[in-house]
Amino acid sequence: MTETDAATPRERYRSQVRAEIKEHAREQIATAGASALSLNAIAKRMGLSGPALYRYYAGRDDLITELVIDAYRSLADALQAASAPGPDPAALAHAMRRWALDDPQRYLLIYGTPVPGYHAPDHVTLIANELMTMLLDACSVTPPDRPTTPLDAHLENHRDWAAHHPAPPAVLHRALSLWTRLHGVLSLELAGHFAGMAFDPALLFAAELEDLLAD
Amino acid sequence: MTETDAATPRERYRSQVRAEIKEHAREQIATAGASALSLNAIAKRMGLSGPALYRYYAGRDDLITELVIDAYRSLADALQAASAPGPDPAALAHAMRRWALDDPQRYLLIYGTPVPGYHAPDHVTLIANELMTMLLDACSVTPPDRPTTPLDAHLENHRDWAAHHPAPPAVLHRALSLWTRLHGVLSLELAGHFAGMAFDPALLFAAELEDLLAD
DNA sequence: TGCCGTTCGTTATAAGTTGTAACGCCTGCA
DNA sequence: TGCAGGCGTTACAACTTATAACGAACGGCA
Repeated sequence: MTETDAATPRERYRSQVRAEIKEHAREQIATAGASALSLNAIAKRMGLSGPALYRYYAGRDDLITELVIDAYRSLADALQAASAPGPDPAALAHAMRRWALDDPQRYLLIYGTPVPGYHAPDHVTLIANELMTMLLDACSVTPPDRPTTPLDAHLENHRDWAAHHPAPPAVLHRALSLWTRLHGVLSLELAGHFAGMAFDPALLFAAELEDLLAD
Repeated sequence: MTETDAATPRERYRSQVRAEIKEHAREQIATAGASALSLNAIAKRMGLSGPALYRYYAGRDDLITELVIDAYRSLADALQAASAPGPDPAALAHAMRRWALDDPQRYLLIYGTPVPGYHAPDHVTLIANELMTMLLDACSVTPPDRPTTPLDAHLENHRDWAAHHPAPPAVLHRALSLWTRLHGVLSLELAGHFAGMAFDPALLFAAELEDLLAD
């Protein structure tokens, strides 16, 4: 998935084992969450002893980091595919929602509670920028038609994160709202905080989206 | 804080030690997150040996559960205080934001990524209902004046979670939006996803709130 | 005042975890 | 065919949560 098939047999074998390790890690995370990831358990399931894994990953953090990068890459691909027919904020939002519900722990791996000490490597911020660009592209069609808000004025002077993008402040505003509303519904839903409430989160999601695009 | 001062000296001593354990746990969580909570470390800092703590808490989960309940209680109190002058959704929202920023890990303890296997005890759902009631009370003033949405219609038939509350569907809708928008901005902010973006999340938060109350 | 039981804190132990070190095999390259 | 490097192993260290068993201290009660 990430490693290209290499020239030498050794490297090919190595990347194959790395992929297999990640596969086991993914399914373990999907069922028990990232905090329950155990290198020992993965090793046992692969029929080899604990320390063997350290030939392939420097440690737990290294493995998780690569899973995070894979998750980002997968999300970026999904959103890219959704934007293929043309930029459309609603299509983008629904694609992201589908992607999250398809594997909740993978979503939480990216947007869930972070480990306080952990700092993301550059790869991650690069893909995050890519996601932001797609979001801005989608929000650039049908730009909002409403009076300037205080946030718009603020974003006029604090748009470093979109310096490369020609979108006007109102579009930046809309992109941020889309992102946070999406995440607001999604993360509470995935965390089970709607559990006993018996309403359909998809409709709340749709309502938030429609309200955003109605301006 | 939670235990009442008891009759016998033994019980008084016991509740005092329990409180001291929680105090250490709280500050440990505040700096390193809930996943890094170590009973051994707490014991050492209190000058006693590891297994001694098991006289006071059945285990790690038991301690965390009590911290979660305390956090809910603290949040409920903060929102109660904010609602004292009279129901006001904006005041409630800002109180919740202040409470979260005051101790991010405490907020994440409640609304962060949950452990897949874990199931909250009844106390928690009771306080959660209390929070929901305050939210509905606040949203009941200045009810939204807008045409009925599909979500409104859906909530008409799926309002078990607000069965005891007389609020109309549009108010339920607004309460849900307030909650999810609040959490959307807050959790991304606390997770550091706005890190390199250099805009002020407080203004985004204010804009989301104003948009919600403008209808 | 003295006794006696409950509770507390201890050490020892079990079963985990991550991660390092040292050793041998086996592969694949020259 | 030889040999160097990668690979997997066992052994070990330093952690963690959690239980068991023992001794001491404390408090209620006669």
